Amino acid sequence: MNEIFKALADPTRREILRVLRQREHSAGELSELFALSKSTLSGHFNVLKAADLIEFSKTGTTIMYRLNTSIFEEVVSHLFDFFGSNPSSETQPEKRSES
Amino acid sequence: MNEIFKALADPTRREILRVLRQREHSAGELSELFALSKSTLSGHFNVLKAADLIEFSKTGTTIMYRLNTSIFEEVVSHLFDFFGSNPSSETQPEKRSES
DNA sequence: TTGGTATTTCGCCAAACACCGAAATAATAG
DNA sequence: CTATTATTTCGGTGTTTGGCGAAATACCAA
Repeated sequence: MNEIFKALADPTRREILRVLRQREHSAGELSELFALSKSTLSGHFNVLKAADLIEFSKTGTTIMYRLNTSIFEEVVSHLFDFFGSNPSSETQPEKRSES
Repeated sequence: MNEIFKALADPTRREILRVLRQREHSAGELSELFALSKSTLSGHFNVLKAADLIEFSKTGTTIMYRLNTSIFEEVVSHLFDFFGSNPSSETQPEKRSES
């Protein structure tokens, strides 16, 4: 969870996710959409991979990145943990765990 | 939006939100729940305030913090921006704005 | 094997972040 | 006015982050 929120904290990474939502893109294609060096983008891909927010596949030298949409459920459910409307029935107040 | 995601990126701040979800707490009460100095906590309160994630009211020298639950809607709707299931009907691909 | 293309990893640097203790501010009581 | 309590602001330190270019890796084609 922590890695997901950390990954979402950067505007460039959120923009990458938004682009990938449309369709998958190679690392090179993505680098054409951002005014950042390829090495910098590659770093962002690593963060997004570590958070399991993107998936990828290699064909030849080209790496295709695509969104892992299933993570969405997980994020929203954790947001309910802070903001949901019926605290006592959904979580144990004492626990205060950080998963 | 950026400030909200930045605020959520820190585990301590997420824990503060989770505590505040139960009921409002004063700064002092909160400081008893965390092994951090009051000045550090105060810094976290500032970040959460800037993101509009918490509200507060003063009575005497005591400051009561409470969760701003209305922000939840906003965060989820932005998450749909990345992860929602029907991209072309919900957003303009060309826009790529960061609000 | 040599060369070219796609991408990542490696140092490096500056800015941002999380933390602390001490000093400052603010309200209240005596 | 002085003391006490609650909280924040300030100045400092160590760590993490985001950026870059150069070097390394990987694959393919000639």
